[in-house]
Amino acid sequence: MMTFMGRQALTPQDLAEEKSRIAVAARELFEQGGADAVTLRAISKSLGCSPMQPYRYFPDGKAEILAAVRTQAFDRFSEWLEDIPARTSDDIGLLEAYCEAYVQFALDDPASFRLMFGQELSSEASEDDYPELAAAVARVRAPVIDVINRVVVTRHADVDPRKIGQVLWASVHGLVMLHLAGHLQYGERIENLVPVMIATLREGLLAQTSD
Amino acid sequence: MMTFMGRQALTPQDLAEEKSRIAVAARELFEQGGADAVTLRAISKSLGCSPMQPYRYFPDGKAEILAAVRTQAFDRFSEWLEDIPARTSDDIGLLEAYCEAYVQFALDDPASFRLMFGQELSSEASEDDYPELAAAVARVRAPVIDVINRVVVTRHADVDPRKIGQVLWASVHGLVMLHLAGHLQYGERIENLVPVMIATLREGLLAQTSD
DNA sequence: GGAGTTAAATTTACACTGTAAAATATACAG
DNA sequence: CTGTATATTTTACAGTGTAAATTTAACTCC
Repeated sequence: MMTFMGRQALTPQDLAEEKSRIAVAARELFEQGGADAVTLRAISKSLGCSPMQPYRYFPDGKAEILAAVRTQAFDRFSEWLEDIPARTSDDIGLLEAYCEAYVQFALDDPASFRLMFGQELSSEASEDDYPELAAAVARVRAPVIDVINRVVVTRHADVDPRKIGQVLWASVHGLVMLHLAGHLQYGERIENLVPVMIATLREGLLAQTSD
Repeated sequence: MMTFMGRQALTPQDLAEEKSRIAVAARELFEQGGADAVTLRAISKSLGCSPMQPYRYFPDGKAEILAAVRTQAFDRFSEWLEDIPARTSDDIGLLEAYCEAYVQFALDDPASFRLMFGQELSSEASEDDYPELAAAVARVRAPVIDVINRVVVTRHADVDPRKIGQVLWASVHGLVMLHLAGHLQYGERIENLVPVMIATLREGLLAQTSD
């Protein structure tokens, strides 16, 4: 048996913890100073290390760091959505709760929403290159898909559940995006628009059911 | 009368034309190479001038150039929407035509759409700082607001036209944003989702009318 | 033709960025 | 201590936006 000499390599746990710490530091910089404030030198300063330290944990450099930051944001969003109590008695009500929770998350934590869906990070990486990010994205969709499928099935709706799911998702998503981009008109507040949107979508969905 | 000596200043026309030329060069760079490709040095290379030349026409530097690029994009979008024939006989049909045109523009010219609504340009300027940009944004909204108002009035709909207008706008907008961000699931194509969304919104709107 | 004057344009320089490469420090086994 | 493998830092470089200094160009008057 050959005995290896030299310094002991980092534990995968330590490595994961440090990666998380780096991502958290990057997120804090984004929250307080926007995309321009997220620099390798600023991150390293927050952590008290040299600017090249993060490369030890993220070989791909800044792109991989940003992917980790976005992954954490998607995970927070998933936890937020998964916290909604699944009242099986009222599917429509549950669906409405999801829509409201979607908006509420964007209002409570707009920075995370911008990390997920706003393309403000210049060297933003494709989620195809980072499986963990892709998984976090998929995780967000799961509960929404579930409830929509249930509604469509129980109501015998005459629509493709996949398609109607995307349509509902997109509608609420678009409202939040316009809000965050400051494109809502008349000084209209998003809180006042959500009920109108929900009512319209609900009636539109029910109008397409056959029972 | 004191006669002024020295070199003649640039005509406002020449100035405007050169500004436009700079913005067009910046747009082309964005189209072919994304946000990272839009640099002062690349722009100046396209125009065959020095990197500081654009500052003569855009004193605020890159932010002002990007504002001009975005203004041009909003103007293209306005022209696209204004090209829709206003069939006064069928308001609902006109509204649907607007929705389809909205999506079609994003499919025909995704770069312009990303310039308008995607926040990928790092040093992107607030439209509050650039009146021309704000005007271009307002111009886009006008025709949509018009037709929605007409529909709501003629149908005696029991909804605030301003609110329902935002809701419809946001829905279609969200669908396009998800499409451009690559967040549509199941490989679903946006062309197949638009009819479902339009049907849902139309039924939802009609269900809220009182006559 | 020059001067003189003013605007236009370029050149230079600087503080940033991400990061490749080289140098250094650290922790272990014998 | 010596040797070795890993961790970390230091240095260096190309590229960014742009402020400041410089140069070039265009115009009027003598």
